[in-house]
Amino acid sequence: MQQTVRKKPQTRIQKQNISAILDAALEVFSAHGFRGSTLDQIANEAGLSKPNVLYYFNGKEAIHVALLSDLLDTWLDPLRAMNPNGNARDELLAYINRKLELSRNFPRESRLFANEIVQGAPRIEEFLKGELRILVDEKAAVIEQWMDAGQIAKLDPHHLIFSIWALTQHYADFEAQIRLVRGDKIKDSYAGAQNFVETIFNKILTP
Amino acid sequence: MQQTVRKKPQTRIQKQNISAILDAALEVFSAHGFRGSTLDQIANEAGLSKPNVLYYFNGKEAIHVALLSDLLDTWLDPLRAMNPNGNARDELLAYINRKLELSRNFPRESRLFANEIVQGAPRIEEFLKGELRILVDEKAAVIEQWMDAGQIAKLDPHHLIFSIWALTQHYADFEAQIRLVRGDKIKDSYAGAQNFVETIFNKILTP
DNA sequence: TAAAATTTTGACCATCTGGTAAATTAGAGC
DNA sequence: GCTCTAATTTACCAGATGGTCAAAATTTTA
Repeated sequence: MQQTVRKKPQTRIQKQNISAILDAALEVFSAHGFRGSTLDQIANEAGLSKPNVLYYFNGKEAIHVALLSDLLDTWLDPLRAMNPNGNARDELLAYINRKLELSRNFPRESRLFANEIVQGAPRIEEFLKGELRILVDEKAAVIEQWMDAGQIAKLDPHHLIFSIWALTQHYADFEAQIRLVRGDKIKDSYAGAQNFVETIFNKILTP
Repeated sequence: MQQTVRKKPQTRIQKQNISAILDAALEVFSAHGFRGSTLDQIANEAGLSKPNVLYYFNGKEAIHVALLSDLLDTWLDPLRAMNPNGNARDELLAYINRKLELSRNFPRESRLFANEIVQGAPRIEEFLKGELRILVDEKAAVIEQWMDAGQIAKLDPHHLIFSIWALTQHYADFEAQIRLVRGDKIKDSYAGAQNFVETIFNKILTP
């Protein structure tokens, strides 16, 4: 037996193929959702045959799980990195920039996540109401302290976090809409985005 | 022949079944996306047999198209209703509130739309780069005039519109995330939303 | 280089799914 | 009630899709 959960990612050929499969799966799943994707598409994109793909993963679901696990692990990092002892405005703006960078550099991962959530988050429910919730509550408390200390404007800290998610992820998740509405008038969706987002959050946070 | 495009939505039983099918399809498509939904699910939800559903619509695609057509038609209304001759801040805040109401009252429609766009908007490309784009450009010009007249802060008008979409739709499209992260601590996702969104846009628009 | 282990393939399945056709039943108008 | 149309069901089908298995090919190891 091989598959998914292995102690050591042994051979060079295994490492290479598993990574090819995961990359292909990310491409396909993020563009069509779980049910909209087929093993044939993934195999094709990875340059392997379907049975060969199934030699490395126990099934379609297993590939999806592997992808999400990898993703969720790093998805919390930007928020986690917010330092309670730092300056409120600096920390929040730095967090916003990290999130925006994530959207810019990993739009497929963002859309994979978005697909899951729009469809009710059936496969990541535990993550959302577990790890994420704990972290969010913790950081919301920090933000609230900053507000109480008068460092930034008083707002609902949870809604503030949600608004950061909404605005930063929008550029990755709804990229198709932005691209089509803006047409050729824009080269890079993120061109004005950083400047805009930073500007408005500066205003929002000012007491 | 019957089907989709008919002059008169004739009989009482037709009206009733077509509307039942569309409602069922909205429920199913918005929760699983186009490819993730099956005719059996829709038929079941509508309380009809699959062949019976196909008696009223030419196919799965036709149901989806009918649903989107209905939706797109009304989706522009809130933006269209923005009056160029009105007061800038009042008009924008009213628009924001209309969008938020739409998310609150028609979350399934919002998610149907979101599903489409996250997956690259293959079926509504023409709408996005046609009607929507024209309207957006027109309203962006209006907003720019308001800015030039000093009524509101100077910002990129297109990004401002995108930010309104992002924030208002977030509450419908990512409802699962908000619900799970907030847990039982919140009854209604929209409870604090309106207040929060109105507050921050007031700040954003202040010169 | 020969044996052992790993990787890949080709040929298949079973199931699901969108869709069809003919026969049956229910309704409306007279 | 009778006739004509509308609505519904039953029994299918063809293709797609996730997955299996044993044999063949390739790589690694001794």
